[in-house]
Order: sequence, then C-alpha cells, then structure tokens
Amino acid sequence: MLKLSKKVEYGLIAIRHMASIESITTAKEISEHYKLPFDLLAKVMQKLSKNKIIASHQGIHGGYKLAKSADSISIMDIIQTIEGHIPGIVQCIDEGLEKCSIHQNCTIRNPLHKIQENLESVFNNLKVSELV
Amino acid sequence: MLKLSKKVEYGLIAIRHMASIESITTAKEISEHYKLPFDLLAKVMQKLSKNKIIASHQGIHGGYKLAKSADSISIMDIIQTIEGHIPGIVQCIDEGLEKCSIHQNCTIRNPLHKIQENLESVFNNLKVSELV
DNA sequence: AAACTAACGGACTTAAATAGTCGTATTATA
DNA sequence: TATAATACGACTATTTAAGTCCGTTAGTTT
Repeated sequence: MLKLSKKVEYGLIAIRHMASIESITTAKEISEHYKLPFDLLAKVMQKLSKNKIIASHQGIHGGYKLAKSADSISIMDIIQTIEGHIPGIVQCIDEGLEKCSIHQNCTIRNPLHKIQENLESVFNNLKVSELV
Repeated sequence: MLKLSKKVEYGLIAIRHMASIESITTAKEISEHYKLPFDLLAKVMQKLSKNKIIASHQGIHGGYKLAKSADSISIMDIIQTIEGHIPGIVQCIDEGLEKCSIHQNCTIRNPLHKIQENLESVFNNLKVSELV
C-alpha cells in the first residue's frame, strides 16, 4: 500500500535518464543499463510518447528523447500518463462518493481529501529537472 | 497504487468513531453502523488494542475505547500498527537498497526519499482529533 | 528492393498483494 | 452456566500488478 507501481518507477528512471543525456536513446539501451524488463519498459515509454512527454522516432536509428524541457515535466505528469488518472488514496476519492459503501456515515472523507491534496501538490511541484 | 488499504481505512473509521463518543463500543456496533465486514474490522481492532492505541475489555459487556487522548494519536500510529511498518513508496525505500535490482545505477532514490519524508510528516502531524 | 532494427499495440499468463471468511479458544458478566 | 464479547490462526477468494509473447508498422541502410 502507498506504493508507486513498477511502471511509474520505470517511467521515472527512463525520463531521468533521457534528461541527463542530450542524444536520442532506445528502450533497449535503458532496459539493459538499469536491468529493467524490456517489454514492460517499452510499453511505458510508448505511453509517455503518446502523451507527448517524450518524442519517438521509428526505424533503424530511432529511439526516444524528451519532448520538452526537464523543468516543465512534473512527476504528476508522468504518473497521470502511465496510470491513466491521478489515483486516490481511498476509493471514495478515487471513484466518487457514490461507490462508497459507507456514504452518509463516512467520517473520514474530508480529512483524507486534504491528505490527498497535499500528496498531489508534492507530485505536481516536483519536476524532472529536480530528480537528482 | 498509492492507496491506503481497507484495513487502514476501517481502522481510521473505528478510531474516529471511538473518539466521537465517550462510552465503550464494540466491533459489532461499528461494523453494523458503517457496514464494514465484521471479521476484518475485528482483527484491525485487535491489532490496535495490542499496540495500546485502544483498550479492550472482554466478556459480555466488553468492547473497546480509546486508550489515550485523540490528540496524541497520529494517523501514522494507526498505519504503522495495522501494516506493521511504515510503507515505502518504492521497494528500495521500503526494504533497503540491497534488494534493489538497479543499485548503483539508480538515479531516482534520493528524490523519492524526499517525497517519502514529506508523506510521512503529513501522516505524523495529522492527529485523530483533527479527523473532522 | 530487401534486410534490419526500432517503435507500436493487443492478448495473454503469472505472481503478489489485498480483502474477506471460517473455526475455535478465551474471558468476563449476568 | 449460558451468553456475548475479544483473541487468533488458517484458509480462500478476489483484485491488482508485473511480466511475457506475438505480430505489425515504419524509417534506414545497404
């Protein structure tokens, strides 16, 4: 619980790697350098590419590089891209109050919502350029 | 990912409930009031009891109540009690650097550690008395 | 034009974590 | 002594995450 997924972890590593070099790089290169499972990493990078966080180039000397500056990419951008949405720390925040079995009687939603906001602001404010 | 477990959620609800009433209450009462699975809730309350966060009384008119004041119980206390340890957002923070496949080449551990600390301080500083 | 190598993408399998259940023992009280 | 509560271990089911496999598409180079 309260863990980042491996996909997000791999995404962060890949982005961090691309931020540290100028030239184009490939999924294979990164997977070998950091010993990450190629297929999974490749998919993560494809998602990052679809969301224009990194730019892809197909073909024999293709690969990826950052599509924008490292200080304009937040950790939140990466999480959101890979997970599809900003995860909520509890279901009623994640999927809405309706799906909550407790509903009216729930006494913890408001305070948890504040924790959620705090967490989100941390991820929003931390940029790839600060990943050092 | 980045979710609190149901056990922690149920624990928070139970603690919050006990903080709002003076008298002794039971796992059955809470499970019915909030429609939570009895067995699971009961186990959570047993853990809270073993860690002296709540006090238990067996026997026919037994039950639980807070063992200390609501402003001296942090959310972190509850999470730690129920989960056994403070969870880390990534494995190398949770279980130590040795178990990390990336090791030397890891470039994201330090920044993630800062996020971790931030998260922990939020949970540390939020007390049960503020669960409103 | 053919061969090569990289990204692209869907379907699938495996593994791990979480959630929930069941059975039984213990303990205090009316 | 019957009852109603906690205590606790073992088990099952469910869900989520992680990883794999297969084929396709697209630029490059020879």
